[in-house]
Amino acid sequence: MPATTMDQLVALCKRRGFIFQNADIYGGMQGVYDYGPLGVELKNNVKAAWWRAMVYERDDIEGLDAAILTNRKVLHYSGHEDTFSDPMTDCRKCKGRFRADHIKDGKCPNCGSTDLTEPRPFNLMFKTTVGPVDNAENITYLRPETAQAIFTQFKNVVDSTSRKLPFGIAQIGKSFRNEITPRNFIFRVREFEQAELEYFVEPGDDEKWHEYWKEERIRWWEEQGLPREHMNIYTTPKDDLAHYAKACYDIEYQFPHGMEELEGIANRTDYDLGNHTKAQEEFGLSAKVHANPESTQKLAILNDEKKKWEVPFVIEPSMGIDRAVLALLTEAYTEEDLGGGNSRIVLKLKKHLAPIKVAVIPLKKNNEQIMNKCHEIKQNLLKLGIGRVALENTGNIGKAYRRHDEVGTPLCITVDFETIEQQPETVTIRDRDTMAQKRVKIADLPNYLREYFLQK
RNA sequence: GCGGGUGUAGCUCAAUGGUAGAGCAGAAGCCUUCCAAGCUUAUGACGGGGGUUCGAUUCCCCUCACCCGCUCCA
Repeated sequence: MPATTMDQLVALCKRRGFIFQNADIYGGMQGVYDYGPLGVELKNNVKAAWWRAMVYERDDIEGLDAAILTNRKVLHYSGHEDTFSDPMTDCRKCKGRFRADHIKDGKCPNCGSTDLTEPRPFNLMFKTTVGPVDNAENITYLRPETAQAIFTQFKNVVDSTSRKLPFGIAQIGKSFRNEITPRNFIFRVREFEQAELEYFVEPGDDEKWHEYWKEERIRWWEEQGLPREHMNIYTTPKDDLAHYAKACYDIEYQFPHGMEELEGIANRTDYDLGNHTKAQEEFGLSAKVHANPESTQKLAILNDEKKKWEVPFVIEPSMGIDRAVLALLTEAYTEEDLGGGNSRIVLKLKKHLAPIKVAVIPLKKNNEQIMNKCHEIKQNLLKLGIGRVALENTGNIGKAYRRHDEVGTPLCITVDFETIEQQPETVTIRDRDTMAQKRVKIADLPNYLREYFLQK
């Protein structure tokens, strides 16, 4: 039973140090959140899982980590300067605000009134100036998506890695959008992190690869713990597509606030490379592009069979890391009735995502021998490289278990009097989901844990 | 940005035109035995600013943030 309200998640995230409101002590900052001690672990684990699936476990994808700041021309020729400043119109009667291109026949889509303001521009990109002189010459933007650097570095990656089609470039990083209304905790925020793959294919093969990546990405989400029945695949209607896309699937998830997008898988055609390449007229581009007299490079690949330079098509699976974190928390959040008026909250995260992998717990914290043994075990477990190992010293075993249930720690190792009084030395290992315990020799712990965390 | 709502310790809730009280959590300590036990101690809040008033957490205005709807889409 996943979390049913956003409030439950917000409360847990604050209480246990996953996610905080940014600038909390000054009243906050709308649509900006900070990841706390456990949040950063969870988020890093999500990113690592994506990177592993995209870059390490395939042989057709390279990684990239590009800058957030870039030459303004990138966002000019990408089309963002034009399309990310939506003209908006207000209805004076019902006070609604609508995109000007959504107004039909000069009537308010909400109340039908014709008493509308003139369209006014709303820039969705964060503008800034580069260099100490603050003038119009120096304007650029924080990137609204990570994708553009993949296109502008396309030739450098191809030249340095000898890639042939099909192949992809993967990137994880921050993007920024001046959302009109940030809302729903970390679902829609102004500073967010994306994991984007741009997968370059032969023109004509694009639809086949679009289907491939849809299936591949659904499978990945299932591996992270989202059941298929809590997801929905939404096919964007043609008139609702982003400016760059020919077709788009959304992988949606049943969030507490509704079925909403987790990841978009777009067929961006040859639009982006076509816009950024020089000598556009040589390639017979399929997308409508802006004339580009400024680019210095041909962003194309030689097709050996056809003896022809081609601009590849692009399939783009693009997910929001923050949304992934929210979905995984939603899905993992479980309240269990233990009977006798007792209940517990458990985060049933997959073990590779859990912020803390193992908690080492003393049965009594006022016993020096037990505490020393706990420290020793923790130091030894750290050497395994399985992730974060916590030493819990509340001195109350029940509280310690509940605390680690709430943050999703898969295993708790407890040092008790038997540990220090009997040979060979043993500890108990308690499973988060079943609460079952077993006794294991301390000497066997490394192998036991290594094996446990290797399994999916 | 518009309309509606909310804002008192980390959480849940209380009281009051005379500057706030509790439970739980957290911290320190006592306790030899496994799922939020008990006892002791210390700590902790009226979102922010302005006004009215002798005095504001309480009344008024502004602002900030969050929630619901419109809109946005990773």
